[in-house]
Amino acid sequence: MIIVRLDRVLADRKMPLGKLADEIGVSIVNLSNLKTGKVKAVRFSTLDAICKALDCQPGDILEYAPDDPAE
Amino acid sequence: MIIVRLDRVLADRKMPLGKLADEIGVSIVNLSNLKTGKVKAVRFSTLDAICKALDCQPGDILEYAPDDPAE
DNA sequence: AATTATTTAATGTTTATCATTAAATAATTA
DNA sequence: TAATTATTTAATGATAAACATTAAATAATT
Repeated sequence: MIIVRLDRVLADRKMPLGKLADEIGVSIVNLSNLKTGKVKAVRFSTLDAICKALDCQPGDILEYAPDDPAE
Repeated sequence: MIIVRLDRVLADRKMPLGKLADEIGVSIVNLSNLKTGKVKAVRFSTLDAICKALDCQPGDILEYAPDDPAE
């Protein structure tokens, strides 16, 4: 399972989601969907813009978690 | 710019691309496109399958490189 | 209580993965 | 260097999903 950890980086930077949306030109609705795991893919253009704006790496935002065999 | 570093991880694991394709059920053509930077997005399902098969993290495969201001 | 921020929902457009087939290169091995 | 195997490139078409936008509902902050 791929987990999106945008919230962590935003919290670190103390940046509200709306500001990121303004800066990178992606609607806040879509960033919210990304942040809350409602999205099934990312465009590199979006990931790139986020990494640039937040000065971070894809690995700070995306995490792979092996699925629990109990599930 | 987002750089795909699949080749590195495959080399580490000594796994040919075709074998990864078989294991995760994504065509070798598409994996080749991903590996050689011809793709503009990834589905999390694909990234997930790759991470599982290669036992790695998204950050091992995706890298953000700030674009050279000279360009 | 009022304001600001975020999420959810719904709809429509556009972009791009992904499969498939086939041919062209590249790399490896005999 | 010939043969084999692996990878890349190209082209086409179907399907999936990002993304914008609007509006309403929550949630969080002041």
